[in-house]
Amino acid sequence: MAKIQTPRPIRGTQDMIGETADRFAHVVETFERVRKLYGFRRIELPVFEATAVFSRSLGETTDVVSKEMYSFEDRGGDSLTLRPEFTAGIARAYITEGWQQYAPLKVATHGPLFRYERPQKGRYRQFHQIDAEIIGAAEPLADAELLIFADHLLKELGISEGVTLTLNTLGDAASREAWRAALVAHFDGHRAALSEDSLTRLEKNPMRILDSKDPRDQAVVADAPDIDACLTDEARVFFERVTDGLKAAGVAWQRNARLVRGLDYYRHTAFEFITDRLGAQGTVLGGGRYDGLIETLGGPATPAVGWAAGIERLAMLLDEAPAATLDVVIALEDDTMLAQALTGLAALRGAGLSADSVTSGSPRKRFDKAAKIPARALVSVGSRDGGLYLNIHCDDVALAGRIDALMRVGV
RNA sequence: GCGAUCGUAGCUCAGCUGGUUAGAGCGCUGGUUUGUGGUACCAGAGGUCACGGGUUCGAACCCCGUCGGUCGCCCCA
Repeated sequence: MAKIQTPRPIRGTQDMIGETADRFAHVVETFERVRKLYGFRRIELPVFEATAVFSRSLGETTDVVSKEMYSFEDRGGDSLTLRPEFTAGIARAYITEGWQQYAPLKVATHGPLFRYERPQKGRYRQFHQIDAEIIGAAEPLADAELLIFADHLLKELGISEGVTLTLNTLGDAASREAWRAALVAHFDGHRAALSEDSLTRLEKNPMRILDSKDPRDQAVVADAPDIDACLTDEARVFFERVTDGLKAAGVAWQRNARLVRGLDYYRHTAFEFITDRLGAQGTVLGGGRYDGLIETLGGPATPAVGWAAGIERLAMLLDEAPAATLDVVIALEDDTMLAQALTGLAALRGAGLSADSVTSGSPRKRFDKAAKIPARALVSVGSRDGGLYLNIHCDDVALAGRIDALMRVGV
């Protein structure tokens, strides 16, 4: 048979094993645990949707829709898209599945997302996020609770050191429009000082100039108007309520008056937990209030707020890999005792002890091989005078006794 | 789409200003101690030096191109 060339993995996808996979699983497990503490219900969603779900919600940012999404036609000629984010799909489900009946609805999910981008540190084409949303709650307490949840999660993961919550308000629709107009006027008056990239941003997405990395833009950005002057009284009060909630819960934060969202449906609270430990990808967890989104998708006007965080990025920030230590590892040193070893293995696992065995290769080498597998106890199974002979190496005397009893079941 | 950088056993890497049959550790396979042993000792298998051209008496090493990885720019829902 002709040897074929093994297909390569797709650019930007990952195959995880060992420490990388353990870190990933630890993030997901911690998220699942903490999310229950806050009463967020687990939801499951399709990985692909009608392209309109995303193109409609993303709207004006044509680059994102046309160049960054994995879209394709299915056999029926419908345009489908691999989800590039969770929020639009959740909003669609909220409308089409009648989830209004549960409002206000606190939901959480996690899974793969897809964006057609050039991979770099902490950025992949198939990547994974955890996600939490509160839909149908207009009050600032919802924003605060989501932030308290996020802060708690980062602390549980042990990565809150070196990660700071940066917070801003985009105000209500009126405040946002006023600020946008003030920014355009400011930047338009300083065209000569701006970089080429920012000149095109001025046409397409002027608020983005605020987070330009080009040093030429820094001076112009520095004395750009803050939103504070543009805020309506209602918007100002809303933001105060959010920060009051954070204060009461003991969550530290920093104001970043330059933090923006490109999409029109964002209102009020916008936030990012950022770090300088991930190179150019500084955002660990981000979100905000998107009161306009569900209406954009043809649903009733519905207030909503949420956040998402990259699992890979969180996993990279974990100080040490979660231990993958077994309770017991067995070295079968005499093949005539195979059946007894298997019986013992089943008894150990039935009693809730994690266990694995080394039963292949040269019998005399199995002990050394087993000794290299991290475990609390190392058990060699051999024979003496035709009968079972056990040798248990374990610092924990009580555990050793338990293992000895379980390994002799049925003898 | 653009830029920088890298590509040598399954893995992590050596390999001098270009000079014989390309090296180590780990892993894998086999053997040794007639042993209750904590990662031992010996041996073996495993390499189109990413791929394709070029320069040269001679290229893993120099030049060009292609592909791939990494990091950054753009973008960031």
